[in-house]
Order: sequence, then C-alpha cells, then structure tokens
Amino acid sequence: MATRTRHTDRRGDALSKERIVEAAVDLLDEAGESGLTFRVLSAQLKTGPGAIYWHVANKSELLVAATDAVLAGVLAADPAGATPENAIREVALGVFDAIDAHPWIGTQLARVASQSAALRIFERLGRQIQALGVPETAHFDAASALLNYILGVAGQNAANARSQDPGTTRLDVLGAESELWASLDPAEFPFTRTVAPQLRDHDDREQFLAGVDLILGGVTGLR
Amino acid sequence: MATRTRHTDRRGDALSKERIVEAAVDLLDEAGESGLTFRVLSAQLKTGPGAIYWHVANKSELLVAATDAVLAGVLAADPAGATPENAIREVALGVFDAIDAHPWIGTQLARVASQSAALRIFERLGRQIQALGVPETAHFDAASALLNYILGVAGQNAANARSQDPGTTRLDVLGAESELWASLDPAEFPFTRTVAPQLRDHDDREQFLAGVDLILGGVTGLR
DNA sequence: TTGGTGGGTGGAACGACGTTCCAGCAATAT
DNA sequence: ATATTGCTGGAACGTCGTTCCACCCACCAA
Repeated sequence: MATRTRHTDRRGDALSKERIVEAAVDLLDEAGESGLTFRVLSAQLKTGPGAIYWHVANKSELLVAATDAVLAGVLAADPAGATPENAIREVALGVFDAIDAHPWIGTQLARVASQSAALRIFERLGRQIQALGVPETAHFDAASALLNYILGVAGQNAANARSQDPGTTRLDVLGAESELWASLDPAEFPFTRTVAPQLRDHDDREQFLAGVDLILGGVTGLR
Repeated sequence: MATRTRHTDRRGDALSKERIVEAAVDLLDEAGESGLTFRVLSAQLKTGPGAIYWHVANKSELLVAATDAVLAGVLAADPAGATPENAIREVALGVFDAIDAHPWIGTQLARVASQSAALRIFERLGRQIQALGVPETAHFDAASALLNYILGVAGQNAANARSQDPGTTRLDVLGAESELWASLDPAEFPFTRTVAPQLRDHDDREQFLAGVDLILGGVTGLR
C-alpha cells in the first residue's frame, strides 16, 4: 500500500505511481491498447514486473489512472463558454479531441463505469445543465444523456482507430465503408444506402457536435 | 474455409458455426464475458479447440457472431409503433432490454465498430427518422446521434453488470454509489451531490428512454 | 467391393499475457 | 554494527488465444 510518506527519494531512479502512469501513457500512445504490457512497461522503466505491482494493484487500475491523467488536463479548467450551451459544447469537444489524440481513452471510458474521469465529465455537464434553466427534475436525465452520448461516441471512435490499418488514411477508411453501405441490399438497408455518400464526406467532429446540439435542443425544449 | 455445401451432415454430431455460436451464447449468459474460453467451449461441444477454429476464424469473430445471433431476434420485426417517435422508442428499448438480459452484448456493441448488428440498429432508427419529416440533411446526424447514445448506454450497462458482485442487489449497488456521490467534495462536485438522491431511486430503463426522448425532441425541433 | 482423397476433428504444444512469489538490496532506526 | 522496513527485479505459475498436425471417416472413382 505505497504509503510514500517518510522519505521522498531513496534513490535517484525511484519508481513511483506517477512515473509508471507516465510511461504507460507513452506506451499506449505509441503502441496502442495492445502495446501496454507489464513486461515492456517494466523494461522501459528498467525494472521487473514485480516492482510495478508494488505501486499499482493491477492492469485495470493502471488503465484507469492513465485515463484520469490524460483527462485531468482537459477537465482542469472550468469551461469558459459565454452561454451554458457553449460551455457544454466546449466540455464535449475537449473530451472528443482527447479521445482523438489518445484513442485508448475511448475504450476505457466506454468500458469502465463510475471512473473518476467520467464522474468529472458528468459534473461539468451537470453544472451547465443547471444553468440552462430547465426544470430541476430533468437535470439528472439530461446530464446522463449527454454523458452517455459522449461515451458512446468515445467507444466508436476508439473502435474505429483500433480497426484501422496503420497505412490507410481517414478518407480511405471512410470511402471503403461508404462503398460497403452503398452496396447493401436495397430491400433491407434503404436508409443506410441513402446516407452512404454523406458518410464519405462527413466530419466526425462536426457530426459529434451535431449530436450534442440535438440533445441540447431537446433539453432547452423543456423550458 | 468451411464451404459446407456438398453434404449437409457427415456425422450426427457434426460441428457447425451455428452450434458453436449457440454454445458460446449459453456460456456468455451463464458465466459472463470472462467465461467464454475456447477450452471450456470445446469441452462443452465435446471436441478440441482446433475443431472450432475450422469454423470460426478467431474469438473476435465468434463474439460478433454471438452478438448478431441474439440481436437478430430483437431486430427481426419492423417496429410497429404508431408514430415514428414510438417506433424509435421501441427499437431503442428492444436493444436496451437485450443488453439487460445479456450484458456482454453491451460490451461488444460499444467496442466493435461497423458490426452488422449496429448497422441494423442504425437502419431501423434511420428509417423512422426519415418518417419524422425533418430536413434530409439532418437524417444522418440524427440517426448517428441516436445510435451513439444507445451504444453509450450499452457500454455503461455492461460495465455496471461486470463490476457487480454476484450477491448484491440492484438497490445495494445504487445505494452505495449514491452515498459515494453524496460524500464527494462539495466544492468540486456540487451538481453530482445534488443528484445523488435521484440516483438511488431512478430507473435505468426510464432514464434511458428519457435520453431517447431528449434527442427526439431535438430532432423534431428541426421541423 | 475396395482403395484413395480430402474435409473435418481433437489433442498437444507454443508463445504471450497478467499476476504472484521471494530472495535480496538500500536506506533508516536502534 | 545490527535489525528493520520499504522497495526492487527476476523467476515462475497458471491461463489464455492460437497453431500445428496426426488421424478419422464419409465420399468418390475404379
């Protein structure tokens, strides 16, 4: 249980949870979710797996800590949007961009419940919902809806990043998927075929924001 | 590549992808996501791991097939809701209830992109969006928003189910989490503390539906 | 009827993973 | 100087997904 109180630095190369998490984030960013292994992590830290386990209970806790570490920066400042709507968009886009930069965060957010990172996002969203002037009874549902939508997009973005071959560009992937949609059975997938061209040219970030705005529209409609 | 064309049944106990998927679903339902193993699966089918690999490429494909198999039933019939709004609610609740009954589906939906099951949900949602009479340019965004929201809830429900100890009731879990929210730092989590009591008494299914209605409200607001 | 062919089987084995264990080291306290 | 404690790092364990391959048996040609 890493009390870490008495002496701050017994050796110059002292291990610490912070250093471990930092190395884990680097590894995740470079090699993806499957690249984080206690073996390569301990090699990078020039130690053995056992030493890491003295600071971190298990891999799950390490992933949570890594997610928190990255999202802490994004969620540090209170949103400065002029209106509550803009503040909500700001929070949502902050999370979106963080996931875009570190796709493994998306997997983590979508997989693990009641993580402190998710809770902080929930809090930021909820405060702005309160400022929106809708009935108090709707606050909980509205904040939850926004959070779940964001987590849903997070999971999908992470899945897309995971399944993408290193050599292909964004347009390649979208183009291929768009053609797949266009070639679907017309009887079974009329709608999906209709929007196939839009898939090719759409911007993930803009569409994400459009979804936020739809929920926001529904919330403000309660006034 | 399992052509499976010429002869329908070489032996009475013939293995097939269907039988494998069926056994996998049983295993997932009984033992959870970590309970599905090629070893116990092959034991249950009275064969070896190698035989399974003749019919299924890998575990990922097996999980996709299992998810599709369960959701196929839910998505078979066109929604019979009187209004497009009700039809959308019906599709969403069908998926929600399926995840409630088989939590592992939630993990799978939230994790894997462009799965055929997700595509079928998207199609059902999109058709009803078309019937809603909103501008065509908004169809893609609206259907995506609904799908992402549903997938987000799916992932969270699966995560909740995963982290729940076998002995505890729903009220225990909610009560504990509610107390945790209530005990958060008032300076940092004012909103979350405010809604803590609502967390204890809320109904997941109703809240899910409330979220769908918020998006629906935003969409119909575009008319 | 018989012999060969090949789709399908199942069990052994491989490599990698998360995790545990423990002998030892380096600072501090006695 | 010695004992204690916090911490290290490497070996080892059990399990997993996956691969390999010797074998079997239903079919087909002769």
